[in-house]
Amino acid sequence: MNIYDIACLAGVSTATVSRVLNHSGRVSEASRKKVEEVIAREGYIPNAFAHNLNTKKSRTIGIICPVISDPNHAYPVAELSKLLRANGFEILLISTVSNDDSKRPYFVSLINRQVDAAILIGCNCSRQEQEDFVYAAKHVPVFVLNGKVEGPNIYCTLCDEKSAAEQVVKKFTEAGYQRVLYLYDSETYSGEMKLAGYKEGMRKYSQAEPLVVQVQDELSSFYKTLDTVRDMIGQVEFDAILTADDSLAIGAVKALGEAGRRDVPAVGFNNTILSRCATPELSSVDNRMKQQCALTVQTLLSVLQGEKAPACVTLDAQLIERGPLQKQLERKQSEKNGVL
Amino acid sequence: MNIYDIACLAGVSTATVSRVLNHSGRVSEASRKKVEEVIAREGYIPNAFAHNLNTKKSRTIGIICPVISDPNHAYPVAELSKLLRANGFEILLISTVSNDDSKRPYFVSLINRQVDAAILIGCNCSRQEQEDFVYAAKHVPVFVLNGKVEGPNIYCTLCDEKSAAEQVVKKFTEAGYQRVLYLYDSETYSGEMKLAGYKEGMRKYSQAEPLVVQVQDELSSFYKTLDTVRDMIGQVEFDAILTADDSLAIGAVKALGEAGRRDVPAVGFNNTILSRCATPELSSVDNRMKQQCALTVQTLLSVLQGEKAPACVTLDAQLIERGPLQKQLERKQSEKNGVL
DNA sequence: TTGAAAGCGCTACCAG
DNA sequence: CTGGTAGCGCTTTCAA
Repeated sequence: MNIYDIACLAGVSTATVSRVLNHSGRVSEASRKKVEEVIAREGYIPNAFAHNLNTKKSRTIGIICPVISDPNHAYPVAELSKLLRANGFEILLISTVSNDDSKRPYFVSLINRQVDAAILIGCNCSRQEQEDFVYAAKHVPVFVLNGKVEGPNIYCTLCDEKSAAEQVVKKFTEAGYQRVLYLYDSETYSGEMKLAGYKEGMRKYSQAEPLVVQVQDELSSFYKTLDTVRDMIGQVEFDAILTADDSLAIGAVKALGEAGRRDVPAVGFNNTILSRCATPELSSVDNRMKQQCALTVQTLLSVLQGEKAPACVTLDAQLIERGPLQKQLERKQSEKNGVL
Repeated sequence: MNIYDIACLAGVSTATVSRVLNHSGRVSEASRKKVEEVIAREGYIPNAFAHNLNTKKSRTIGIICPVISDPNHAYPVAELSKLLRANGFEILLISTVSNDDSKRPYFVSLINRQVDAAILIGCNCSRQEQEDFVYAAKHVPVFVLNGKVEGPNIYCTLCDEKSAAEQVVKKFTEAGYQRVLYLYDSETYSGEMKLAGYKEGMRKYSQAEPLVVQVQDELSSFYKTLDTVRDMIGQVEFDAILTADDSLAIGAVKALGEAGRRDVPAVGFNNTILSRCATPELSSVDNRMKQQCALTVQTLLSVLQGEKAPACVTLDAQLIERGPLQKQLERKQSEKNGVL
């Protein structure tokens, strides 16, 4: 069943059917009624390929997302999906296997499929990645969520996680915690920013040296962190913990709990559901993913309409305080004052 | 840059370029080399639409998934994505807003986009849904993951969650727990099976009446469960909990913990990362999603190759015991024996 | 082994 | 307001 059949059955030309289908051009009420009736009766569904081949638009957005089973990635995909679909776009999803395989073949797939734009959930900072983005941007506008890449036709939305990390360290040190341990897993742009913020914070506010440990696991860094922190307790001195992601913080808090070290405050990142599920609840830095998604889609729509758009927008992050954090800080504070 | 340009630059016809591109037909080594060189040099990427328009195949699979931000849904999407991509398929993802909106428009989108097959992550049991599936299956083979719908060109893979739920109830009652509370949120096929299994288990093994509460929340049922169970403690008598999903169980365990009711065992479903993150760790029924995905893809490949495939495959579920469950059961058991 | 040419289903321009 | 028709970029006969 194609447009010829419909035209035939409705007693009009394919041009008229096309006009009805696309609400383009003027069609008499009579013709429209007739055509619509035939379409409904026959259950005709037009072929998007043929349409796209003509219009050179696919109304499809490619999303490249590292391992979508990670809730940190699934959330923005859900959000983007909702927003894009509301604007008439479909989504071609590429869930990459790891965070650092070359993006080139993924971009090629998307270009081959004629997506109108590509959105990336995060990015790493490699030279290779940068090149791949620039390459892709020659074919199609590229939007980066929670990551930064510079180049023509590349647009970024991110969150000032660097300052946020720095502020958490400041908060810790002001209460009297000096040896803040930083745990992270993957080496994304966002990850680098947090790490930089942590280091900056330590440099500015702490008398101790930065103490950084990378925990990485095929499965989920949660397990690895649990083991790592278990091993560290008693071996390495630290009195507060900041992690690049909630799942790490939860592993750490679990290990601390086992060892009876409830005095050690921990702050995670991304404010995921995990931080609420944990016992005790976890404080976490919210990277405002929802707003990032909204901004990205807004920018995307502008760009597709040929309007100018800012190459980079940065939002503020926000520390969400939960569980024992406040009490821990107060206690430490009063200890410190008592000692003085 | 299209196939004509390449043909021109390589000094051959478009037919030859096409043959090289698709590794179809015989091409002389010389022509092939020449064409490949030009393609590489020019960075030519063929237009999939034009290709698909001819072949009537898109090598694209549509996945309809209720709210992909839910880790229970994101996981199979990640898994399917990996497997399908390895077989040369791209993924058109539709993340629906809720679990029970009509699938019809989503199917239409997919058919319009000419997907080679549609995969659904779960399904509900409504009459409407059934009809939508049958409708879609007239255009394209439909595969249901963790759900069951019958009809021509519809293939299901699922897990015997009903028996699993029944077995958990049996386990509880054998240890001496009679008043098993069942908590669930969404009304999916899978959900109905678990509920049926729970009821069957209560009927067979318990002297108490079934005690079922539905907790449903826009956001995450975790919060709602937390509140619900908080309210129930002291009001309603129950001595063990089974929930349709880990997140519910975690909410329940949290509420129990607050009330000092550490004697009440809880078992969740789906064996998600949440069950490990919880403190204490949670026992959970594994629905073997990974295997379900593998089976689905296998079936899909068979069907696309025109082979016969079973309309429904069912796997066994498996209870993963963690945390205090074993101890709780033993204690109860010995209490019971003591009383006798 | 190769190329000419007829489509695939739809759009959009142009003439009426 | 309508219809004829030339493409969109690629595949696939069919002859050479």
